[in-house]
Amino acid sequence: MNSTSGGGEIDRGGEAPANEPRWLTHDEQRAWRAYLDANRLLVEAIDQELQRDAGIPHTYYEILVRLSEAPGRRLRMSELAEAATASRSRMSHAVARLEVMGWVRRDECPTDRRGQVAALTDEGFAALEAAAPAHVDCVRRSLFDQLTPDQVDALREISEAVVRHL
Amino acid sequence: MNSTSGGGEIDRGGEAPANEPRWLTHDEQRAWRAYLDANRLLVEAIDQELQRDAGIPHTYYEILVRLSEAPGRRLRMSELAEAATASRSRMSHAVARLEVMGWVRRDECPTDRRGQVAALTDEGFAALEAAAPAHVDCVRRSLFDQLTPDQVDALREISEAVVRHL
DNA sequence: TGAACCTCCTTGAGAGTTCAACTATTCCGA
DNA sequence: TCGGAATAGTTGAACTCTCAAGGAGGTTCA
Repeated sequence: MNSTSGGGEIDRGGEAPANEPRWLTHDEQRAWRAYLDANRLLVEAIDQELQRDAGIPHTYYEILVRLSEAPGRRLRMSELAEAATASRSRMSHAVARLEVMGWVRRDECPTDRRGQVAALTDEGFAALEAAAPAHVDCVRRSLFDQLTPDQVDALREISEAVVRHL
Repeated sequence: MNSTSGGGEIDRGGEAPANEPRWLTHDEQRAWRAYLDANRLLVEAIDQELQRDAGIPHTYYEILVRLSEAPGRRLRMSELAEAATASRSRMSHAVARLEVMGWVRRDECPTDRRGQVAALTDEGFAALEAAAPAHVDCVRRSLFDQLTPDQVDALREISEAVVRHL
């Protein structure tokens, strides 16, 4: 048994093919599997909490946060997409839904007639304010309460290394 | 601007409500946002590679790996779900699709007539073998090549702490 | 001016996940 | 052994994401 869930080799019963790719080491496999599990559980916990308390997935919550931080609480669709690390298509669908909820409004862009400006409504801001405490609490309990300050730093450095490369 | 994309507070302009929740510290916010971005990019890269090369998402790849590791390359649906950190519903849908592809077979369980046993077919095993090298390479390039051995250990410890709690 | 090209955003289809039933079977206590 | 509760797994609907396609508006350059 030396297959890795996603990162590792398959059990070939001792056979060693020519031109063997660089399989993961034992330590890397352990890290990879732990990471996959942690990630799944973390995302699941956070999504569930937000879905229950605010009726939106975490990705939508992030959109509201980015808008709340922008000057005038408004952002071009493409800028919003970039700020949230999302595709334009995803942003279109997401904003369409948030618009139906009354949390975001779509205005024409005054300087570029192709453009649209997404604006956080007062209702949207209120919803964000209402959802934030429970959400932060969930993030804290699920993640940061389990880590030492050094581990928080390490997590950031590891993440930044990955972002830098991709 | 001190909102956190999912972990942080909202800009209230200096107002300090009673019973303030434990917001994230500056360092925690940085770590959280970096983690979210890294995670999104990583999952996206890995899913794209597998979708292109094997025609399945990473979650399905993991199912094949778990089956390949099981004795006789077969596992009860519920055991498979647990091994892959997935819900039973998800496993039902996923195995249904893998069955259509001819990579997994579903047999009756001899000891429990409610049960089903998912078995990796020879075609499924071959597909896994074919997909593994490029996949491992993608994981390696996206993640482990960017990390020091100490960071790999740290990632595992952080992940295990999260899993332990959730 | 006009043609080619690029950018902004949307749309619809297809796929995977979740959630809430629902069926069938097994377990367990009176 | 009977009946209620728990367990195994499936199903369909709703939702989100991706991907490919497309419309509309800008930009460039001859």
